Amino acid sequence: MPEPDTAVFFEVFNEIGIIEQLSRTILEARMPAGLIAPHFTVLNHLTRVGDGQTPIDMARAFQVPKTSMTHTLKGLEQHGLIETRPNPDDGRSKQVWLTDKGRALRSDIIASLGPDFQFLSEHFDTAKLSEIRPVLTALRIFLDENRHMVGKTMSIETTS
Amino acid sequence: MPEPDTAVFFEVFNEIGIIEQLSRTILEARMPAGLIAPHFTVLNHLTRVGDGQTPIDMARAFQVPKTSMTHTLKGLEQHGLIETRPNPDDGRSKQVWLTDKGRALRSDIIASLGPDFQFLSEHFDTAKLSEIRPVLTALRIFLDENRHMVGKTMSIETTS
DNA sequence: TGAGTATAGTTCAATATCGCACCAGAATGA
DNA sequence: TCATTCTGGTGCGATATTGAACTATACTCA
Repeated sequence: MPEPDTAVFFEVFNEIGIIEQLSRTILEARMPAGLIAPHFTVLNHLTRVGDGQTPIDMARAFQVPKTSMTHTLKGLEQHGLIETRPNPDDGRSKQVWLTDKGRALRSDIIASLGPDFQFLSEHFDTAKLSEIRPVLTALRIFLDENRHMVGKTMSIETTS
Repeated sequence: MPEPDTAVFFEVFNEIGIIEQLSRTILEARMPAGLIAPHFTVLNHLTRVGDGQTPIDMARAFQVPKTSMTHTLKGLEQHGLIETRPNPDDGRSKQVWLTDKGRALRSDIIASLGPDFQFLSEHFDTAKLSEIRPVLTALRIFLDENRHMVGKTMSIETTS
């Protein structure tokens, strides 16, 4: 036990890793065959922050390499859930737009998660979750802003 | 906004997904080439709960499919970080043991994360993390125990 | 304005994840 | 005890993830 102070990070990251695994499985169980969590994440993001995002913006938002975003978008496009158009402001870039089918699918998935979340909220104190949410958000923002300060000056290639 | 009450799950899972991504990147930046987060997770688990676990036990502990565990263990064994021996109590099964090299690597990785966590703890209120940790633990346990209640009666194959 | 540099996106290859099918050994129960 | 069922583990194939290298466009600044 070298650092009593920093051990919390270890514990918290550990729990978060397992919760991520479990929650992803719940989500994917409600998604159509051929689509997985990252696809939903994109549909959801475009709905919330608005259409017309560029792939690189979304790669940064989710902290995934841009090659992963390329792959995810390809899958969404093949399923007719998004459309891409050239970015009028930048010839290198694309903009991503939801199709009606994409919007509908997002709604359907959220609706089908309703019973799951209903069950969860009946058996787990959602007030606790409301309490921790701001801390998680702060932690996410902090890690995001300082990702070049930890882990070896993280590879430039990773996202930018 | 269909369900005001269950939306917290959505938000919390969303934050957790991004934090998982970021923290995994930090960890992997401190790991030797050819090894990734799941390898560390196993080394750490074996150190904490003790040697001699079976692969299926660990697959359940981390909520990953058993085929994924097979793959992860294969990598660890090739690197000489673990050894597997037949389980004397069950002819179908194996037991997994840490080698000295495996123990040493875990220590080294944790040590090399020291400065990262040091930085984090200097700039982020660890008291907040201590506060949310029990809630995360409770959530993890709850999701784990009820994973057959949500997401379609999750595939039996997934882990068992 | 042109040379050098930076950035968005893709292709490619290596590895990871995971469902399916299968095998071998264990547990159950008539 | 032996037929049936269950369980731990692996091989395999399809898909996902990601770093490296590359192309095309944009930016910078002398």
